[in-house]
Amino acid sequence: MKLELQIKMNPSLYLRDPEQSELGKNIIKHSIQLIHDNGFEAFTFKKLAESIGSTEAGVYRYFENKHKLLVYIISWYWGWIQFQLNYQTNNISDPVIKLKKVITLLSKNVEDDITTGHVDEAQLHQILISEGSKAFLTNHVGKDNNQQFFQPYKDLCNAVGEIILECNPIYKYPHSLSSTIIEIAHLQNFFMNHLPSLTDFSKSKDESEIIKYLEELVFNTIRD
Amino acid sequence: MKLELQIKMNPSLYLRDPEQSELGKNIIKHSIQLIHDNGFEAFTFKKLAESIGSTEAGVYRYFENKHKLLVYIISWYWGWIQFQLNYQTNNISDPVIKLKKVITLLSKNVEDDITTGHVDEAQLHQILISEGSKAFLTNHVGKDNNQQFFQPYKDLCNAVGEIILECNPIYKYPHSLSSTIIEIAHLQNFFMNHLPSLTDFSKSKDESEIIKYLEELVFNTIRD
DNA sequence: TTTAAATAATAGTATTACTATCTTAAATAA
DNA sequence: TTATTTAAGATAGTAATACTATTATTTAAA
Repeated sequence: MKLELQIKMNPSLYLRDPEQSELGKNIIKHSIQLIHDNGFEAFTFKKLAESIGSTEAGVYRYFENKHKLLVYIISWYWGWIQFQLNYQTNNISDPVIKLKKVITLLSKNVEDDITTGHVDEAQLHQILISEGSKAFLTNHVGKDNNQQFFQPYKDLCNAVGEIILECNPIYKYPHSLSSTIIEIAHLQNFFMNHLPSLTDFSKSKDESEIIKYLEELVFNTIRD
Repeated sequence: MKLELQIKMNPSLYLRDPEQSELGKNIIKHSIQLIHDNGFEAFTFKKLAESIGSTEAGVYRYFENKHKLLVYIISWYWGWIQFQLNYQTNNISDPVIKLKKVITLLSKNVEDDITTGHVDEAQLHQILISEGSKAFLTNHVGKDNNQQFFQPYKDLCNAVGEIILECNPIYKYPHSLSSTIIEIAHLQNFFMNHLPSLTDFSKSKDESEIIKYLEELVFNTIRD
């Protein structure tokens, strides 16, 4: 029997569930490819349709607009990361080791997960680094938030916050530190590769340097 | 005599220097207003021209496209912050106090500086929070960087890095910590106001909470 | 006073972000 | 088996966006 990982998605993000048809799966697969290759600004439903061999109208039957499609794939990614987190920290009792696993999971370049046929997690990780914050940096962030578009991100943030509190039950900023870890893991990766003088990892260009930096930052701030 | 603060800008950012004419100054002034009010995505040169009482073609004589205009006003902001930083830390010898000033300067809501007639720094600060990272999160970041578009940001990052090293000469990540302080000051402010569950400041919605969080983070990580 | 430069006014184009409609193909239910 | 719904493909069309180009008019410098 073949096991397939299914991430439960917020139905408000789509018009028709892309998991339920070949065209839908192709929309996800080729969106990830195109956004990864050319960036979100250059991404259009017309190019996507051409890449699939379908039509623009076909894509619009699944997603209202490209922003919701972006939020969809990003939500999917956070759902997948949450699953990885639960899986990797299962049966670990030491919260410090757990938190280190979190930092590594968020910072290290991801490998493609073969249990998810139409999603390339490695590309998705790169998309999160370059485009992730565009999901919420809009003037309709409030409306989107009311529709729970950012729930998977918040859930992850809460889960990491719990681990931080296990390390230090009286630490005052578990949620802020969570969102800081997530965002800085991505930002420092982006800077390392594109604006290296904003980091101290320019020589090695190695994510393990980001992990060391973040571990020092996090454990020094929560230890006292 | 009236003192006017002039920030030196990279000429590759514009076609005609907006500081040198009324129309140019109006372009800057109304751009800041419009981007602040409706966000960068909704901002167009046509709307800008209407708001000024000029024409689209008129705006295009100053800026090649709206991305360069965004980078221009963001660069201007970093130049202005750099000036504030030099001014405020002048004659202070204790690097810890200096670094605290930096954190406060980056985190606190800014007041309009009357020495800069056509620029509203308070609005510009809000733009930096919501749109700042869009300046570099593009697929042409490399080209932009080659043209020194991000020099003011890098200069600031270096200056803050110097202060960090004054606090602790053997700290290994002064640039990364600098860019972290800058970005997290903005991100936590955005989250506090729009996605409060990603922070621990939801009740007060007060920037001084962000300052406390950042100070704890920074001084704990550099002290040992 | 002449000349050059900046601006205003207008027009036009390719692309984007959609909406609408019609036909065909496939799946399902009676 | 036939009828019926449903998804997908094909095509057309629109308003807005992101520009470029041209000409006329005003303003300022030589």
